[in-house]
Amino acid sequence: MARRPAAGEDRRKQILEAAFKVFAEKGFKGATNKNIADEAGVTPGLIYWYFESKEDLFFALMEEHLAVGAFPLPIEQLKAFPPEHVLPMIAHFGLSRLDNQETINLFKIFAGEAAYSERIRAIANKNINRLLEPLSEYMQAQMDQGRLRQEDPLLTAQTFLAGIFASIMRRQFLGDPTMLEYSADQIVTTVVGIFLRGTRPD
Amino acid sequence: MARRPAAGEDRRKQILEAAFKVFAEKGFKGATNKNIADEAGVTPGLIYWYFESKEDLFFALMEEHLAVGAFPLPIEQLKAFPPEHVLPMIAHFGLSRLDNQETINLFKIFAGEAAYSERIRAIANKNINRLLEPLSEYMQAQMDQGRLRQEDPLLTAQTFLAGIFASIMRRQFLGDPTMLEYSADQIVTTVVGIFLRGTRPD
Amino acid sequence: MARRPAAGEDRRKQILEAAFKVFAEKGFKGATNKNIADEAGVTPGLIYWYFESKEDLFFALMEEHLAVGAFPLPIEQLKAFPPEHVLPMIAHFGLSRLDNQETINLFKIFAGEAAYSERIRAIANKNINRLLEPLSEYMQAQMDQGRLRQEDPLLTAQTFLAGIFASIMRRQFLGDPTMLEYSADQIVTTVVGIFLRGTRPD
Amino acid sequence: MARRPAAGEDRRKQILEAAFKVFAEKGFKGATNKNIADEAGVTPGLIYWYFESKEDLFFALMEEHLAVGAFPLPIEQLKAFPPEHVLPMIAHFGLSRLDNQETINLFKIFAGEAAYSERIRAIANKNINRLLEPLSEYMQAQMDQGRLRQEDPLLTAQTFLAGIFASIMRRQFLGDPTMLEYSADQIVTTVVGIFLRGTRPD
DNA sequence: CATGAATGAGAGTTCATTCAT
DNA sequence: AATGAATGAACTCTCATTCAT
Repeated sequence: MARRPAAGEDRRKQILEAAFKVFAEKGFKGATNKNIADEAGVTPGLIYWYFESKEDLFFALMEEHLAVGAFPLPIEQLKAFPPEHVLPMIAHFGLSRLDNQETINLFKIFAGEAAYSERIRAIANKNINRLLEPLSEYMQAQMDQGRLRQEDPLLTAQTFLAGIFASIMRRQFLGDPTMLEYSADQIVTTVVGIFLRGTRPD
Repeated sequence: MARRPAAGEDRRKQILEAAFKVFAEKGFKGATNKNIADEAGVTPGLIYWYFESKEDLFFALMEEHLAVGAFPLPIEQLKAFPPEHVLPMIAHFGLSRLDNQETINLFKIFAGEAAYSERIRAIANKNINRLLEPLSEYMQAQMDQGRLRQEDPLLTAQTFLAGIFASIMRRQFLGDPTMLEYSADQIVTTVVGIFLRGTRPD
Repeated sequence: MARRPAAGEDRRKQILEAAFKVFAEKGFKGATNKNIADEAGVTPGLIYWYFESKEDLFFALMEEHLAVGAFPLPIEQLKAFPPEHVLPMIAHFGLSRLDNQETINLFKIFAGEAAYSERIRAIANKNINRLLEPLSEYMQAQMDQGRLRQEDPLLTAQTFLAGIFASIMRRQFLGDPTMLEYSADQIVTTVVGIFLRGTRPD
Repeated sequence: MARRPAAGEDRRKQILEAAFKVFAEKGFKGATNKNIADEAGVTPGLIYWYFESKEDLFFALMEEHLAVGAFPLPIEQLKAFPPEHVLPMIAHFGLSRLDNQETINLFKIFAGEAAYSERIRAIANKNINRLLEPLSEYMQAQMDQGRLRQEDPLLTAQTFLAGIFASIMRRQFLGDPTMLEYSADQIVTTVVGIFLRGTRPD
């Protein structure tokens, strides 16, 4: 903290990173500009050179971090492969991807603010749909090819993700000790197993 | 302003109810004692007649509301009935029970504070387990009777609840419009259907 | 605390006594009506049945306690006796009289409020003079009889009392440990000794 | 209101001075941050830029003022001179030194808080001893040289100071009008006279 | 760019006082 | 007489924000 920055360092980025950390720890209201400034090694006043307000900083943060959050799986190409191969992969990918501090922090911030901010909810929904829609499209394609039962593809996709997501949430966000006893493999095997059998065509 | 209350008015309850509403709307930090007092039709000072502090009020609230939240299904008696009958019932029951403002508010408060308060997380985990454990017990019993595949019963129960819960959350908490297009019946049919087929013994 | 009083108990007195104790411990500002009420075993509201305000209670207290504080020595009769007999007696009397909790409490209250209240200062001065004037009169009489040097009798009396009083103050009010090592006898002997020799006629 | 300060204005000192004045007038509890801020010409919030709390400000004040209060007489060198010369000097010095507003204010603050604060009493005792100990040492030296009667030197020193101090207190702190009729010279002459004769070796 | 100092609005809390019962 | 409940004013303290330097 309070270190002198090397010349040319990007203060804006420094502040954003500090804010990210502090918001995740204390929430928007719980974090003070001083907390953030201390973490960034600058003074609170400087925040106002780069951002209009605390709120502005907060949403700048959201945009930064969510720009990266686009669904990274090439769904179009995956359509050729059967759910038995694709879904475990996605599950593992999700489980490992969400297992890092940055994502947890992002999720914490969302959870903390979504309840009170329409704007945050809108961003959350947009991002959930960025995940659900391609997956739903994949499900649809599999149904069309007779590899999955005919069901509502969106509900199907959501059911799949919910099973994975619930485990992550209880492990990472709620820190429930009983959930930490399971290995990622065990979770994926069970959850994906139920899903695959449950959506197998008759 | 300075009205004297009619006899029999339970101010403590009034304050608790007002606090519940305001905390759900704005979160613990976002809610001010004045907000709560205004909502309750009293003065902020009166809060301190009934509660030691804002925090005390908050946790008194939690206790009040969670005392009621015990799992209401007579699991022991349900063990005799097969999953095909029991699980849709539980799903419907859960869906209808959680589809009211009170529960949503409670959830909002939890979501808003869990990220920053170990104490809230502990309460949340305890309550989740109050739901999961009996259900897990039911699953175990069904597995023993050969009505369900042998799987980890806790993960199985969690997977079931996650499917239902995800829908509720997206409808009620995130207010996603696409999720509101589905009827409760449709959600239950799809989610429970996948689960039942997915856990049927070979 | 909070005990039920026997019927006929004098609540007013109860409150006054409680207030005396609490004011001495915490000062006028530091004491709350609730503190006093608790100590008296009544509710704060009742104070207003017997007193107009906290301030009124405070001054009622002062009057009660100071009414008793009149100089108790029959100066007129003492005039016949020489300082060598009278002054040690007065010193011992003062030292022992001021060595009880009530007097200490009274002094604490005075010290605490005199700085900020003209009214308290006036009471204090009146009481000091109730002590000094008869003593001064005695000194004058002794000077007239040639038993003491001719000096200003008031300054003489004050000098005498100051020596005694300083010891008491440091022991009882300031609680200085070095002062507690001396016995009352030692203090009286030394202080009165100096005074007597110092005021002996040539 | 919102004036920006001219460069070089030392706000911390301004606040300390204002606090000194206000605390002396109203006591610690009686003084509000607003009182102090108004007196200093700043806003109450600024106090917290320079001090951690009202209490912190109070004790910072004490330290500031007491640092200066060290006994200023070169006792070692005075030992060569007889009490007849030294004591009147000390008395005059004390009388004039304590006869200013700053010292009176300091004394008021002490008197007002000592009754209720162990910490203040400790400071008070330390400062009294800073005065008494060197004087006691001087007395001892004089007794050793046969210039004063053999008595307990600390009690002797205290008796001397008490005579002077009582006058000051009644004049400055209690504002007793009868005491204001005496000149400083008259007081010194009488009190020191009694003391010197009273401690003269036989 | 960056800071330290300053503001002002408002937060949680306390408490003397009031008053219906 | 006595209480419990209620008020409202004031208090200490925090903090987003501003701005001269």
